[in-house]
Amino acid sequence: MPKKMKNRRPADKKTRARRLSASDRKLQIIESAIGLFGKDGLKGTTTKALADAAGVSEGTIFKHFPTKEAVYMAAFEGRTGQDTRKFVLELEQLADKGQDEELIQRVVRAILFGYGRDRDLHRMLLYVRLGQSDQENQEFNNRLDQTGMPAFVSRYIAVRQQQGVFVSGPPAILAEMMLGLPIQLATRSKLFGIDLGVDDETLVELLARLCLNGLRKSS
Amino acid sequence: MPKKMKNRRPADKKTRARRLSASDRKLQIIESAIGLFGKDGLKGTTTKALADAAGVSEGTIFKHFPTKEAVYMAAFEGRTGQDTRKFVLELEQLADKGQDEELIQRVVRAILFGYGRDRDLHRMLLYVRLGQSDQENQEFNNRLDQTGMPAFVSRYIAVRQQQGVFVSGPPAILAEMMLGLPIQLATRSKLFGIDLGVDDETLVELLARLCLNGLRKSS
DNA sequence: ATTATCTATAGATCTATAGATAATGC
DNA sequence: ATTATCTATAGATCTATAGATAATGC
Repeated sequence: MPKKMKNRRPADKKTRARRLSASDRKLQIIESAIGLFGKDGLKGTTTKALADAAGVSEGTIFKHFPTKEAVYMAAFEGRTGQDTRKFVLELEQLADKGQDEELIQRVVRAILFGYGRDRDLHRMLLYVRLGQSDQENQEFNNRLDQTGMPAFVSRYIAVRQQQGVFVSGPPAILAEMMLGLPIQLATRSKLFGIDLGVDDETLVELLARLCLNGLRKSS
Repeated sequence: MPKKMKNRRPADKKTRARRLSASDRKLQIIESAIGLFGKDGLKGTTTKALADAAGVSEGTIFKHFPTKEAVYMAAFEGRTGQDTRKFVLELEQLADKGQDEELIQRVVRAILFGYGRDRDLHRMLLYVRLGQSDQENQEFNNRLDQTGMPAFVSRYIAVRQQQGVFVSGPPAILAEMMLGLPIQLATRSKLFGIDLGVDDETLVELLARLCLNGLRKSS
């Protein structure tokens, strides 16, 4: 390990951060914090690192948040399940028209690309999952299930079952599976950086096909 | 947060740990460390906690390992992919007899129960994944793929494809999916403690059915 | 004059080491 | 006599606070 540099050049004199309104600064701190928490987790991220990433002093961090945990919480709360609402509406329409293939492909693609785009956030969510108690995870899950994707997919599967198109089984569990499969692949590929050896669009097609094949009654 | 107890009773006088051979002590430290690393990760686990869990002093920890990271590494190396070898041999036989259903159920069951049994270890592996660079994750994965489940499942799928039973597509990716689905459900249910609302055996059946259905050509 | 920022530092850990103490096996 | 353990502590962080300094808007 490299010893800490003792004779730091006085050259990099601390330039005072541009003055922002309290609420803007909070948002900016949170935004840059997600990158750090996503990379190293709560315990692995120091308040010094948070300060540097935000371009302010440690004192400023604590002016806006009482503790490091508060930054963590704010980062995690602030970015949980935002704009799924509109997306679900689009999916409803495809569902009505019975376009299973197209619908599933969209869901899968959204997951895969979402994990790629918001890598830091999703890595942080994994850290949050690992850091929470089982009880907290359960509650967190109930909150996510309330609205959003899992509920929609569950309803969709139930309808297709009644129409005799999909296999039987508890819709909620089948939805877990239909979402879980792309999530797992996205986690490995996008969050852990494991090269699966195929490009994203091919992966989407393969995932969608496997899901749909699995859900459809084999005639 | 509770203030640190100042007046600790002299009652709980440190009882000197039973003397073990160096190699036994190392193993015992590793074993108890997995629980801590699995719960709180590398950064969230202090050397004091490692010492307490092993029932020795901090000095003793450092007598056996040069750094905390060394304990982490040893814990993670020591328990990676051990007895899959025999299990794979059993599976080979089922594969030869063309018993797809039975084979997939066994694989799924092994994953689900394995995650339940070795919860700490698998939680720790998740922490390791998150803490590693993409490059390190790739190397780690290549090492795991060399032997063991992924390679076997990949071969098995390739054979069934040639026999015209399974859908087309890169066997390695299809294997990722067939293993990834149960892994994702096991992660949520066993590692995060999310209640999926079905018992394990039902879950195994549902997972196996979806996998097999997904892989088989729909006639 | 109010609000945001920085500087300096206290106090609490946390990792790691050195040297003392106790147990084991020859 | 050798090996394992413990005690005490140094030095390095790390979190959080108090008070000084600078920018903004009235």
